[in-house]
Amino acid sequence: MTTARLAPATTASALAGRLREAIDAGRWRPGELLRQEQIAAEYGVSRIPVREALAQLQSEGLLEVAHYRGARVSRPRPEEIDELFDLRLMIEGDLLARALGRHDQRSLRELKRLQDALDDADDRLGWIAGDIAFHQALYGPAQRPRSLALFRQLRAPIDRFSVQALGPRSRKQGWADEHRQLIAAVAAGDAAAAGTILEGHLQATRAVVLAACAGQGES
Amino acid sequence: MTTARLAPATTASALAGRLREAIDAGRWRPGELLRQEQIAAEYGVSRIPVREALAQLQSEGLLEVAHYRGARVSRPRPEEIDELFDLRLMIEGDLLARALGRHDQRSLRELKRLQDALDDADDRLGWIAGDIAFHQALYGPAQRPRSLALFRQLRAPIDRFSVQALGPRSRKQGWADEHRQLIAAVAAGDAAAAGTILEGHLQATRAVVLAACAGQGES
DNA sequence: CATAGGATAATTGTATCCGAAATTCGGGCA
DNA sequence: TGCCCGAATTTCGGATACAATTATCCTATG
Repeated sequence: MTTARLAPATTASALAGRLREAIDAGRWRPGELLRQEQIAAEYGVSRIPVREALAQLQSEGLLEVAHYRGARVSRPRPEEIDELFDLRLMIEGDLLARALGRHDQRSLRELKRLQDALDDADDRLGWIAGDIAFHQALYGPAQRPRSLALFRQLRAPIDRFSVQALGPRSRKQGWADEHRQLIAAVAAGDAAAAGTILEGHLQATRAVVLAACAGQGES
Repeated sequence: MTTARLAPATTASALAGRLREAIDAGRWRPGELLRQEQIAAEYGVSRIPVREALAQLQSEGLLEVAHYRGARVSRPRPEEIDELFDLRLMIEGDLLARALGRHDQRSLRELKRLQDALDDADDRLGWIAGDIAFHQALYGPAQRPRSLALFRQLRAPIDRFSVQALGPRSRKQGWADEHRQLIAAVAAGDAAAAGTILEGHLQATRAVVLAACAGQGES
């Protein structure tokens, strides 16, 4: 029950989703140009929906588009990554605190179910999607639509690097442990513990992402 | 030195700016449909840039767009307005704190200049633009591009209501006083005072905007 | 008389085509 | 040999034309 695809989604929005996955998967290196014509041919559509999808991804911060000069995958500087995590700490901390008293048996079961699904996720992209779903369910009871949208927005430019951290010597288990600790703290209604765990969770992720970002090379 | 219009701006982005102003000015009532054809004719362009501008404004939260069903001015519920102000308090507070030690003679002079210009602003839209410029200059030294972008994004859905508060019995003077107090606190390097003044500034604005939003009527 | 059904009109989404800007490549010149 | 300048090519932004979807209104029927 992520976002119930009731609307069949227009070509442009569907394409935006496919492109987001492709970027997360490393289909284009940061700085590499995304040719409208090429994408249009690849997905069998015209350039119009391609342009709209690119504009969407630009507004999400995944692409940098220059006038008449094409779109390229953004290469966030480490300071920007740092800033994004600072913002996430603020906003997600607030969301978690507000959600805490509003969780019930049902929402807690849902959290456990999502985490179990996350353990079974085999491909990296599926894991990212599942992680987003988990955190959305965690923050959902706060009833803060704008903050939740911001949470998604702040993750978008980051997830591309998180994917790389899901390799062989994965942090997957560590993240899973922290998720379960979060569930326990929420179930116990322990705000302080939940906040501390979330902060540790995000700080650990920050380190991993910064490393992946730095290892990305220059050119 | 707001955002130096070096790029001549594409038709779509220029149109997005015009439409944003038009929405702030109340050209469309909340809930009212924005017809692509009509806008295209009105501004003498085709529907393509209109669509891109509408998508942009949607991503800014000013419009709600449904597939094949048109775009309409969003009518934020009071709880959402409240949420937006809570987020602004967090983010702008953080920005101000980080900017505090980095202001110098030049940036302070610039702030005074911007505030003087604000006093002379006669039309309401110009005042909003000037207020945004002032706060951008206030937060600029923090060197936090993402947070600054968020600041703009969080204001966008709100400013439409602030404009209404600039009427006859205006809060303009109160805002100007608070701005000058902010400058003084920043010049003195008094973080606590600056934070307090900013919070009061935003809380006062919140009350005004909530009133304007409520007075908007239902249908 | 109210309501369900369908034809028609209005509006959005997408494809194709054209002009504009930029990159690239080749030639002239110091 | 190296640099600068200009034309051809590539690619992008916008306009026009067509297809898909939704809204409206009229009619027929209970």
